[in-house]
Formats: sequence, structure tokens, C-alpha cells
Amino acid sequence: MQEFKKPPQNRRQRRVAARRAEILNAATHLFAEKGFHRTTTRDIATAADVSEGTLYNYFENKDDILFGIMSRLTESQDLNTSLAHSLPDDARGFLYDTLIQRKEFVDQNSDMLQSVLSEILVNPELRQRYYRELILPSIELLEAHLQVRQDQGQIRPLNISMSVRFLVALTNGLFFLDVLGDPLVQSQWDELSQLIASIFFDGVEPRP
Amino acid sequence: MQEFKKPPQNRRQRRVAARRAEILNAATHLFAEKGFHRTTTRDIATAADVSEGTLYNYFENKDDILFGIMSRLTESQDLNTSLAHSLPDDARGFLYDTLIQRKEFVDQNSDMLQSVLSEILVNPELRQRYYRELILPSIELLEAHLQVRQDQGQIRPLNISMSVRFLVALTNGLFFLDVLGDPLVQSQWDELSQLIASIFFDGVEPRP
Amino acid sequence: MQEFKKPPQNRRQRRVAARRAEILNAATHLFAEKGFHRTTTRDIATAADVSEGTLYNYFENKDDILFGIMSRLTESQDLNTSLAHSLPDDARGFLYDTLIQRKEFVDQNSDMLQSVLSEILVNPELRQRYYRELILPSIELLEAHLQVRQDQGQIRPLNISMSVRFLVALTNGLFFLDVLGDPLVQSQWDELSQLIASIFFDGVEPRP
Amino acid sequence: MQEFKKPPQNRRQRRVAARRAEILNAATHLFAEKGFHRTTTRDIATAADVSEGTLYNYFENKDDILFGIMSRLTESQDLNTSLAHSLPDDARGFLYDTLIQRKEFVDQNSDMLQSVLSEILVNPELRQRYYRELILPSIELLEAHLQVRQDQGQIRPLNISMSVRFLVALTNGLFFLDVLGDPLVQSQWDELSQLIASIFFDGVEPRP
DNA sequence: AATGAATGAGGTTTCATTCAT
DNA sequence: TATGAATGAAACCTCATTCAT
Repeated sequence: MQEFKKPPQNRRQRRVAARRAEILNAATHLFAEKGFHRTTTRDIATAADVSEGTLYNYFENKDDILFGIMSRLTESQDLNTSLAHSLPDDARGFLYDTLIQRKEFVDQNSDMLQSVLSEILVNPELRQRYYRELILPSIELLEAHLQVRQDQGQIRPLNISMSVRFLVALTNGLFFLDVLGDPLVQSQWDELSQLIASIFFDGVEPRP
Repeated sequence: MQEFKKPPQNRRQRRVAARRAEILNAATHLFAEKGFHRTTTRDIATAADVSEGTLYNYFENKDDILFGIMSRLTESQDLNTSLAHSLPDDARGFLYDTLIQRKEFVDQNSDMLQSVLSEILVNPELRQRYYRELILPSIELLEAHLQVRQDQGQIRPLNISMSVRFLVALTNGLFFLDVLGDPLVQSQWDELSQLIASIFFDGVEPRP
Repeated sequence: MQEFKKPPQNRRQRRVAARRAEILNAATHLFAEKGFHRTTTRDIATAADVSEGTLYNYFENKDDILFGIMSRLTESQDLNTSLAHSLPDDARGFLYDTLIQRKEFVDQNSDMLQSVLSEILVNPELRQRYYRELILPSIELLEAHLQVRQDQGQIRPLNISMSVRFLVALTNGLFFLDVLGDPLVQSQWDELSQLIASIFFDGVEPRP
Repeated sequence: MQEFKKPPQNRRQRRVAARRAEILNAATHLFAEKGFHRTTTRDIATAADVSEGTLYNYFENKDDILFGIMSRLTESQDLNTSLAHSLPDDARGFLYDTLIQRKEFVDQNSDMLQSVLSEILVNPELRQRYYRELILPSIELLEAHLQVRQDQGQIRPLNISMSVRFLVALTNGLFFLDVLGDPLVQSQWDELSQLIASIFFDGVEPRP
């Protein structure tokens, strides 16, 4: 008789993991909808179909649930970037793909992002973790990619670190506009991505 | 000899305005530091050097204080954009100036922005007000400006609305990176602005 | 030069009395409508068209306003009983007149009664004053009247004090039913008074 | 062997009911003593020997505690009227019994009545419930009884509904005098009841 | 005498967390 | 391990009263 031994080792551990997941799912939706502080532990317990006491068997306290959500985000992003290795040869396509991929990540994790972001702005500990675990890896990955492009002569000599900030700020800002409900950003991401790639590579100035 | 007679008419009204301002100042700093929900009305009262009861002579409730901060932001921005009429002739300088001006606005109002932003993500009413009163006016102003540049042939034919989203997302995203503590964004805004203007106009692709 | 010297002596005293009256009027209506505790001093001040501070130039505190209302009730009743001296000769008519007169008093002072009654039940000081100044005089007056009737042989030998309690309880109980909204009591007081007089004198038992 | 299984099913439900009862007991005494508004939730919690938070596991809010007391009154009265089926044949004895029974009900529930009554006068919702659940059933029961007596010729032709108001007003008014501290009503209820029955049936007019 | 802004104690209610079952 | 009643600190807010103008 054989058992799977990788992530969820045995039945108990699988059940534990499943419960944690259910609680995090419930909390994620509620935090995104009402915000962390307006969501009560009772709300989470009810939505996750467990008792309030049970929450504390899986998480230290309410903050810990938020950290749990952030860890999921990190994992999700790791998965995402690991897939990003297969890249097109032309730089323009690479940027376009990156933006589309970004959008996919954001769409799939929008509740998690939204729940976490509002706390990030006022919770230093969370802020640091977010920067270190989610922003910085993005930055480093992009820097590496851009450096390669530059070395290959696909990109003119520019300060790479700064250019990457440009891109990271752009994607984050677009997510922000998305959350704010900007109709153009919400509905025409594809065209927007093309435009951005176009501007990024060619600029807006008329070519002679 | 003439005196300005507009904002604070008589002594009483001046005192009332001053008190409101003191309370908003105190709340702004606290909200930026600890977040709206972790700041108590007692905190605010103490910091503003009034009693808790007095808060409620000037504001309906705690939410109303946050709205008060947002209104100030709006006014501050109105002032800012009204100054923006004197624009340089060359488009590149215009974008550079816009970014610098943006930075100044953000620097001067960074506490207010930070206090408001985290609630925006989870408070629909505030979110709508923010989008309508702060983001949308920015967008419209920039659209008008870009349109002029495009008509003058300083910019190649592009979807103006989308290009403006590009710029707005960029500036908001940079503020976000700033808040997150990104050292490069914090310390080298000027160079970053130049780079952005350069990329925006010329693109990153090497010119032949 | 002569001045009126009776109740309102001079202009100042007249104005003072008028203000007191306005405040008491306002408070009476509000107390009857919302109850003493749910009515704020601000409510009273607004309704009386004075500032909150002014209230305290005319009354010691909020309780004192309620006492002021009770004093008015007492005066109103004194006036009422002083008019009661002209009484019909037949006892039956006397009771009927008493009930009608009672109804008039209650109607004219219903707001005052209602405002005061609810506090009476839970405020010992007010309760004692009410019993001493309003109930007891009623009782004594009625006792004197009934005694005369009994001495004249219009009433059979009965415990006078108890009979009076019977009548006083009756009238108070009817007011209570009135306040509770009983439709029959509210609309047919006249017939009710006749019936009561009839029962009180003849009883309900069929005469042979 | 059989067991009664109705009211408290299992241990948990019994404990819940017991807690509710303790809280209501404590609140009843305090409301009667100091009035609803002068009693704080802290007072109630202390008297019931629970924490303030626990109050809110058993009642929605403070008003709900008052409603809880009224519901008890209703139940207590239902029980009382159900016992009233065994009636003496003679009408006079019936009235006397009714008055005595009334007195017993009032004595046993005097705190509850007093706590509720003062709020009834200023709280429309409570007032309606009180009239509908306590006064109206009394009225209807007495109407039915009196109708039977009248049909049997024990009572002369009178407007039954009005006669019942007469009796209900009387009993309520007597309770009011009782609360006000009238010594005669407090100490000689029995004699008073006899007198009332005597007047009600025979009238006060001397028989020839 | 009139005002109304300021006060601050105290009220009700919420909610994260604990712990006996 | 799961429960959910109990907790009590603390939050927001109200309001009778005072006092400088």
C-alpha cells in the first residue's frame, strides 16, 4: 500500500491543509469585499463553516490570517515567474507577454491582492514582507531579463534599474486604476498592453 | 488699502476653521502612521489637543474626518492644477514638468494620500469620491493637454485616453513604490523623471 | 404712575415668565412624544428657540424642567378644583360632572401628564410630589364632597375613603387606557361617563 | 416511566434558559427600582453576575431586555387567565375573585409591571405590544364572562364593552395608586375589593 | 441676559481571544 | 480536534453642564 508523500503527506495533514485553505479562501473574499478591519473573526468562521475557536487552531490570530494570504500570493507568484522562463526572442513580444501575464496573475489573485494591499499601506511589517517577497523578486527578474536584452542590443543604453521601476510602477498603477473602477482599464487591457509596448519601445514622438 | 476678505470672514469663523484644520492635521498624521482603523478618536483628540467630544462638534463621525482629509486633497490638487496652466512649449519638457510637479504634490500631501489610499481599497464610497474628484480630473486635464500636443504634431497618432492611463498609472505606481520604501524611487526621482520622459518620447529601442 | 403688581410685575419679570413658559411648553411636548430621557437639552433649546446655555438661566438642570412641568400641572389642577365649587344638588349629576370635568382637565393637560407620569414610576422624588400635590388633594376634595352627600342621605353608608379610591383609581385608569390608545375610551367618553355614573349609583344588578 | 419533555430539552438548552432568566431577573429589579434609562448595562451585568459582553449573547440590545421582560409578563398572564376557568356561580363572587386574582398577579409581577409601565408611556412599540398582548386579552376575557352573566340575567342590560373598560380601568388605576404609595390601597385591598364588588353590583344609592 | 463651543464622564455595543466541555 | 459561550477591554459616540465672550 502506497501513499503520496509530497506536499500533503497523510490523511490528517491533508485535512489540515484543506481546512487552512478553506479558512484562507473565506477570509480572502471577505477582506477584499469589506476590508480587513471590518471583517470579524465571526464572519470568517461562518463563511468557512467552522467555529470561531477553530480558527485559532489554524492561525495564531487574525493578523496571521492576513499573513497567510500573503504567503499564498508569494507562492502564486513564484509559480508564475517559474513559468516565465520560456520567453520570446523579440523584446517587444517579451514586454507584451509580460504585461498579459501580469494581468492574468492579477486577475487570478485580485481578491488576495486587494485584501492585502490596503493593509500594506498602514502595516509596516506586512509592507516589508510584501516588498521583499513580491516586489523585489519581480524587480530582479525583470532586471535580469532587460539586461540580457540590452546586452543583445535590443534595447538602447539605459539605466536598467530605473527602467524596471518604470515597468513595475506601471503594472501596479494599472492594477490600482482597475480596482478604482476605471472603465477603460477594466475593459481594454489588451489594447492597452499593445499601446504600452508600443510606447515603451518606440516612444510617442513622431518618427521622421 | 484693501484686505482680502474671502476665506475666514470673522474671528469666530476663523477659529472654527482653525480648529477643523488642527483636527484634520492630527488625524492625517495618525492615519498615515497607523492606519484609519488603528487610530482611535481618543488618539486624534489627544493629538489635536481637544477633547473627544469636541471632535464631534466639527465632524459627524470618524468616517467624516477621513472625508475631510480627502476634501483637502481635492482642494490641494485643484490649486495644483490651476497653477499648471503655464506650460512649456516643447512636449518633452511638459512631461518632465508634469512628473516633477506630481512629485511635489505627492511629497506635500504624502500623509494625506497614504491615510486615504488604504481605505480607498476597501471603502466603496470613498473609492468613488477619490476616483471622481482626484483621478478623473487628472485624466481629463492630461487628455486635453495631450490632445493639443497631438494636434500640433508633437505626438504621433495614438489613442489619447489610453496614453493618459499609461501616465496616470505610472505616477500612481511610482507613489506606491515610494510608500513601499523602494530606495531607488525615493532617492532619485529626478533622474527617474528624465528617464521616463526619455522612454515616453523616444522609446527604448535603439534608433538606427 | 402706577404699575400692575400682581403676577407679572414689570416688563423684565414678564419677559422672564414668558421665556420660562416657552421652555416648559417645548419640553412638555417633547417629553410626551419621546420621553424624558430620549429628549436632549439640545432638543428642548431648539424647540424653544433659545440656546442650550439659556436653559440653565431659567432652570437648575434638566430634572428641574420636569419639576417645572409638574408645578404647572398642580396649578392647573388648583384652578380646576377651585371652579368645582358650584355643584349640582343631585349626587348623580355631581359624579357625572366630575367625570366630564376630569376628562377636560386630562385633555387639556394630556402632554404634561404623559411626560410626568412615565418618570413618576421610576423617580421617587417626583412620585412623592405627584402624590402629595395632585392625587392627595383630589382625594381630599372628593372625600369632603362624598361626606356631604352621605350626610344628606344621598349615599348609603359606605367607607368614604375607600369609595374615593375607587373613583380616583377609575379616572386614572381611564386616562391610562386613553394613552394606550384604546379606541372605545378615546371616542366615547361621554357615554362611558354616563355608564359609570349609572353603575356607581345603581349597580349592575337587575332591580326587582 | 415517563418524563416531561417540553420546556428545557437538554442540558445546554436548560443552561441557556437559566442564564436568560438570571439576566431578566436582574434587569427587572433594577428597572423597577431605578427605571430603564438610569440602569446601565453594567448594572445589569453585575447584578446578573455575568460580563457585559455576555448580555449581548442573550439579547440583541438593551431594549430587547425590556421586551424580554414584557414577554414574561404575557406568559405569566396567560398562565393566570388559564386558571380563571373555574368560576363561582354567583356573579358577585366572580367579581370579587377576579379582583383578588388580579391583585395576586400584580403582587407577583409588580417589579415587572413597574419596569415596563414607565417605558410604555413613551415607547410606542412597547405600548402597542402591551395593549395587544396584555390589555386586550384581559378585556376580551372579561367581555365573554360578563356576556354570560348578562345572558343569565345576573346583570341588567348594559353596554358590556364599556362595563369592561370600567373594570379594567379600575384595576389598572388601583395598581397605579399602589405604586404611588397610597397607604389605604396598599394595606386594605381585601376590604377594598369587597367594597368595589358591593358598589359595582348594588350601587351607592340607598335602596328604599 | 444670552450664547454655543468645549468638555469629559459615561453609555452601549463590538469583537478578538480563551478555555472548559 | 472542534466547539461556542464567556470574557472584558476598548471603541465610538452622546449629552448635560459650564463658562468665556
